[in-house]
Amino acid sequence: MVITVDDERLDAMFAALADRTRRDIVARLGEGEATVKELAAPYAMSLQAVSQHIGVLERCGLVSRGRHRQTRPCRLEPGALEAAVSWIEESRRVWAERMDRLDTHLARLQDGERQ
Amino acid sequence: MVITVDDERLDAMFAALADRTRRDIVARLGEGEATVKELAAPYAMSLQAVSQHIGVLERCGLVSRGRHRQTRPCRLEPGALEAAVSWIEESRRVWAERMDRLDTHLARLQDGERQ
DNA sequence: CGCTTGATAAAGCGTCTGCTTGAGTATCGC
DNA sequence: GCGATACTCAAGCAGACGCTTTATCAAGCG
Repeated sequence: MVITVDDERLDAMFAALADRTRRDIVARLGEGEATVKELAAPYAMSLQAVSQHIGVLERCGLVSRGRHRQTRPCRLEPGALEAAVSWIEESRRVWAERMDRLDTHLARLQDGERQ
Repeated sequence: MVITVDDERLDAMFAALADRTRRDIVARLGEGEATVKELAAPYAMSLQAVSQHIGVLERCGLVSRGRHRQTRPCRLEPGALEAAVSWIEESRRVWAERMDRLDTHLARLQDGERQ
């Protein structure tokens, strides 16, 4: 029932998304590539801190860093969010199925009462 | 662009899901209600630890605890996962739109070359 | 070559987490 | 009432996390 292989990756991905600054960075990278300096600009914290945040996003596969001159442009890794979404969707599917079964069960009980 | 109101809730929700044991508990509650003792049974850790995990899930709105005799039955809070999904969907939507714009832009460039 | 810019590496610090143990509370059956 | 059951509360501890500062590295520019 539990797919153990993906657990560590899901841990890392949800943990990465559990931070407002990192979610913000992901959202902004959705608009296009950006350098570390550009990404750091809106925040009060140091450039190093933002670089570390990007490191977290990179380690869980959400973001990749390239090299262009002395900058390191960051981009969103297209299919990466799928892992998180599919876990949630699976969880919702199970819940919805159970609700359906419950409805069926209740309907049968009502039919029984009518007879 | 950033909806600040929901940020704390998203923090808590993603943080809650960033733990394998808690994701497992959510998955099992999808199958139906369960008491703390039942939820704790599969794990090597103490009952208190599981109770704390449930506390985390409760605090972010994913789970609610009732009372029945001396047990405290836990159930999944139906719409709660929506918050997480909708953030991810929004992020993917932005990315997809940008890709579309890029395609359009490239198409226009090609049209220009043809003329 | 030195100087600046963009970025990472490493160490330190306060805080938060996950878990433990021990104690306390509420409800059941006798 | 009494003990057992189901659970929460509280304190403590090792490890992870977010951020800082200092140092380092690589690339462009005078």
